[in-house]
Amino acid sequence: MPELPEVETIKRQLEKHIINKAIINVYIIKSKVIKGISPAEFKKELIGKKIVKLDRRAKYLVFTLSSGKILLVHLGMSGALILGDIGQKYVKYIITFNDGQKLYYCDSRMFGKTRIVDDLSIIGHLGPEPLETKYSAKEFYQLIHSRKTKIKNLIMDQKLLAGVGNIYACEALFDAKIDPRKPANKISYKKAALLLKAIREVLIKSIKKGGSSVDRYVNASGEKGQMQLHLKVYDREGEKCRRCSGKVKRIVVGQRGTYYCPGCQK
DNA sequence: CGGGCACCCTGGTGGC
DNA sequence: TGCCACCAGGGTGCCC
Repeated sequence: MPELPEVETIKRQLEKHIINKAIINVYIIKSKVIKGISPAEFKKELIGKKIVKLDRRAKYLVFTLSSGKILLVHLGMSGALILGDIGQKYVKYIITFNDGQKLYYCDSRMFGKTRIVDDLSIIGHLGPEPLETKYSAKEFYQLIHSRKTKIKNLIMDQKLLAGVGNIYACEALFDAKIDPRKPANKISYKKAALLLKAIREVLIKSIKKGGSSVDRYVNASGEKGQMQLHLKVYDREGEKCRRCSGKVKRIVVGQRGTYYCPGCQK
């Protein structure tokens, strides 16, 4: 499931290949993934336009078009954007560029959403980017110290911190040795600073490894990431803790499968 | 504010 | 082997 590192990986790859290329065709197979606009309108907004800029905001891809409008894509849990025809399954729409490249949007579960928007107000509720260096431990502590909710729910709340999903929340909490169920207001400043550092480090490491392919995530070339090989708790139920002699346990926190080590996360 | 839950959706899986 | 109920899961919205 694409989280910040996976979306960042796709962004960096696409950026190299589609900037300033004109869109010459859009073929829609399943318009359900395109929200708030008819298939005909969607085509009209894209054909003849160039993608002048590509950004990532949280788990969103933000394609700025030469018209000034924005193609906004959220991959949901099974969405993929793949360049080139490599026999993809679950294709929902295809964008063709003037140099012959084709960009395939694939999504088996169709939780992803594609929109054309005038501005970013639709994602204006998102919290700060965890990798934004201006974002300080002090601000992070201020955010969490008065909240009673479980720390894992908090760091996955996109309104409070943008881009962290289930995998990296579990991993960062393991690295910071914090029980995912711990009430946020019971975490000291020191621990909070440690947690923010852990979040940043795990996100950066994952970007370096090209993201985690625990489900069926693939990058813009249709290839898997490598980060799943380095995960310490996620999807390792019953396996040995890589830090203590304990065993990784799976519990449910906030209706989400949560992996942690009871031996060393307190 | 916080917790719980339903919904969106479908491939994969576990149980019978 | 075959069928089917059920689950996963990011985001959003609603209710208490």
